[in-house]
Amino acid sequence: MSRSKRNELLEKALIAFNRGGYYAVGMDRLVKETGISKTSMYKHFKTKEDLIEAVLRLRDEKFRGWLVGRIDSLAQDPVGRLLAMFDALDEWFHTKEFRSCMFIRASSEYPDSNHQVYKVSAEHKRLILNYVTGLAQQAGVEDPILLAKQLLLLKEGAIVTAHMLGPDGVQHTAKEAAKTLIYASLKKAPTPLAESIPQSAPDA
Amino acid sequence: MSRSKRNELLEKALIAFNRGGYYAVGMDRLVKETGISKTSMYKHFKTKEDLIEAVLRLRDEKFRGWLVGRIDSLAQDPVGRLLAMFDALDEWFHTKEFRSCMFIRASSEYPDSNHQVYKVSAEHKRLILNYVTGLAQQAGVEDPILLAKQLLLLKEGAIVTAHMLGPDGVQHTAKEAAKTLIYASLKKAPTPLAESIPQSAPDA
DNA sequence: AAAGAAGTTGACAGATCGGTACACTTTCCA
DNA sequence: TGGAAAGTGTACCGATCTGTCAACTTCTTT
Repeated sequence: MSRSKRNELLEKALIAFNRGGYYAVGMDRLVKETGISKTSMYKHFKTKEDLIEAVLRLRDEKFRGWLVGRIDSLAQDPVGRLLAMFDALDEWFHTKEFRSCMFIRASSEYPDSNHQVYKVSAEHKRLILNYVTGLAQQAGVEDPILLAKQLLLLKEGAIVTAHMLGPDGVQHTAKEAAKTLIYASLKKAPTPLAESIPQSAPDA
Repeated sequence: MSRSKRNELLEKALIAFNRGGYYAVGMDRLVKETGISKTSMYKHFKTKEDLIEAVLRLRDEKFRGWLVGRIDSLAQDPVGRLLAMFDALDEWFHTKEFRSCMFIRASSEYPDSNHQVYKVSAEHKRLILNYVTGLAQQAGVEDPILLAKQLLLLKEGAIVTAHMLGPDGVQHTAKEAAKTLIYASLKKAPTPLAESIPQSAPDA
């Protein structure tokens, strides 16, 4: 399969799986929605689950690329970037394609921790945590590892809540919480960076 | 179907769906794992999805009953109860049956918001939010609705993270964040209840 | 232009899917 | 005790599932 054909398959399969779910969308439906023959698919992917794994890897690459780039363009300082993550997420929540996180869903449909689909999903989350930990370290907070994990909880909670209860207000709720946590962690931080933070509460 | 037989079916179906997923576990597998004939199942549930809905309703009842009861036994004051929610969740995270939340998974496998399975899942989350809002109101925080939503984000994030990255440490991360949020909200609260909080930071 | 690579089409295999039907067995109750 | 209710077991239906195959078409490269 040419690289462009393979990429086209993965892009279109990603859309189909996001819309309908991994189990619910079968190979015949994929043929219809991608316009690529089943024989071609099986030339490049040994099984349907191999295809799903490749789709998740593509999604990981695209999502993390988008998230980091979007955050970088929304804010320039580390603290600003930690908060900007929730602004970026909010943009995603309000797209019409938004249906929770493909990795949360993959680990839901494939809950067995020995399964490759689950492992790829878990790896995605670890990579995001690493990135946020880096921002937290740059921000000079007292416990960047703890803060990063907490912000990740807010992020995952925001995703699930936006999908199950609707996206409106989720960004505000999460961002206010993030501010409080970051502020609290900065107040205790021993580094000079913290001195740039006003001694008042976070903005209302 | 007698009430006891129906309940037995729902209990065993709940276990099967939790372990393997709603789509992945078919009716023939359910027959094997519940010991109840397919004819009996279809006497009481028009479709497989009706059965799934009933399973989710049972799970909602059991889980919320357990959560409220567990929280009540872990703490007596509203602030303590808000924090105790994360201790209760941690117990659940470390059970061998834990595989994320059945409602998160249901809304993942049935992402269409018009679908009944999705609706039952969303309703479950609203009921939990209502309960936590009640605790936050009793706690006398400045903005109980916002705090409750934030604690819900932490709760949902904790569930997803415990499933995808393992349960260890999640309770601590979430509870510390909850303490910070509650403390910050109490410091601003105009009610006399807040005066019982020491003017120092939350416990380390 | 020709050969090889890549892809398509349609049929197929074997399995599984949700759901139904029917003959039978077991349980319950008057 | 007997009839009704409830449940079981098995076969079956039509549809769909993943995956394979063969004959063919299209594209690419030499």
